[in-house]
Amino acid sequence: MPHSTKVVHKTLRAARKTTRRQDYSSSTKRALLDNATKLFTDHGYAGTSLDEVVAAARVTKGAFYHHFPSKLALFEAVFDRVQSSTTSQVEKAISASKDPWERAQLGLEKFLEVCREPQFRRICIQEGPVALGHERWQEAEKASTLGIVQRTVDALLEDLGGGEELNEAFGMIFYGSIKSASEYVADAEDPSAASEEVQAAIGAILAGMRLLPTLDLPTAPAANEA
Amino acid sequence: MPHSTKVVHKTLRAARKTTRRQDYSSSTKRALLDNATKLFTDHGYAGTSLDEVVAAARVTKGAFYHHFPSKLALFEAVFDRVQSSTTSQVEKAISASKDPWERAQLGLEKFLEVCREPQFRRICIQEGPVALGHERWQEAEKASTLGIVQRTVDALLEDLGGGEELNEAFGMIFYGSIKSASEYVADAEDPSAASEEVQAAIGAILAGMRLLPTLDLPTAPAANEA
DNA sequence: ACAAAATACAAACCCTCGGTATGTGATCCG
DNA sequence: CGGATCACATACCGAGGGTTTGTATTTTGT
Repeated sequence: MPHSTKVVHKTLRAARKTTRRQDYSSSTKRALLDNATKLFTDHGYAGTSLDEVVAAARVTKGAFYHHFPSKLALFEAVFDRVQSSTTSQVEKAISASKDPWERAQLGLEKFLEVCREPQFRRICIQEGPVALGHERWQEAEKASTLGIVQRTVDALLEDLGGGEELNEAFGMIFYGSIKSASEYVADAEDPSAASEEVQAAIGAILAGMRLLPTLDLPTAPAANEA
Repeated sequence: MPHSTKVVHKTLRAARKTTRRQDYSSSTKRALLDNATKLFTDHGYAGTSLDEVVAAARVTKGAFYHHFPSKLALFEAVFDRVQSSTTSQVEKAISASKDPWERAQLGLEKFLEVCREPQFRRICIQEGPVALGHERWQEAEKASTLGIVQRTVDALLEDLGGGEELNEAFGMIFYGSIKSASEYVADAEDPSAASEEVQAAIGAILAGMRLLPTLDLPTAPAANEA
């Protein structure tokens, strides 16, 4: 019965949903990604050779170039994975509250925590812009970390009232603050204490902003005098 | 009179203070530095080959390796020059006032202006940490830009009163703010307007901080409840 | 003034590393 | 079961950083 055999085949394929070859393939691809993530984190993009990556993954360059078109593409894949992982963690932490101020605090706290692991800082913050180019990197950031910060800040500013012309500037400012702060925390002898300091400092900044009568042009009402 | 000849020689040397050879040497060295600065700014460290640098300076690799021990050393020299140039410009702008708040504003304004030229951002901010390594880069920053920001912030916080345990955190936060803000300004379609926005936003933050009764632990009095 | 030493390069070569071209055994499909 | 395809392995190429060696010019010692 050739017909029944065919059906059985189909059923089995449908049940397993993957063939042995695909298993092997995705396994080696993951091995490449995992080892590359570690090596890129430890030695940077330029400091990591493909030979090291394929050796760590126990395959050859042939295998690598079967899965990735270039070293840069490998980095891009690693970058995307680390970034989306970090982003989703922060996003999840933020979602625990509805109050914009509390969301900001939760997000900051989580971000500082995540950044203690060097992966995100090294790959997404330090190497990213240089390896991918400023253009491509900013695009990715705008869709993840910068995006989160901007939306969070927008909510804060809306809660404060006033115009929106400074929203983008405030977003970039807090985005930079948080990036720098994460390095300060990660490099500190006592990261927990440093994290508390940073949260207190940013908390103070936010508390001060809540005391302002208005956000529109608080100083230097015009620049037509110099 | 061989003796008098010697004296003449000495006198001439002392008068000119440089020999012809030193003139040639420093000239080619400057050519290398200048062209490298431009190339590094345009294509980054890894994206610039030594062949391109020496071709632009119209010398050979032999000449280059006579003046610099490595490509990295060349970058380091370029880095130091750009950084100290920027630093001194900001420092000079700051020195125009004695009021800490005004000094902060002057420094920010000057920094944003200087960063519109891509040299400092590309070489000192983007490529620096990757090419030189985080360690060496942070050391240099601590002695220049970060140092200026920290001293400025210290003065602000002292003016506000309160303890000093958050000084370093505040310093890092504003340092990051300013770095990000400078990119926002430089990448903006209308840099002047963006600069105004940034100054207004940071002005608002500082204004808010002046309204705070105290800076010590403004929110989250303790972390022993979670 | 003249030889020796040092300087400021130039030219040719080497080695690592990203990328490519080609070969091959295992797997899938009809 | 036989061709097609996939998932690699191997051998090789060129670009680029770095080294070695050679050389013309200048400086120095006497």
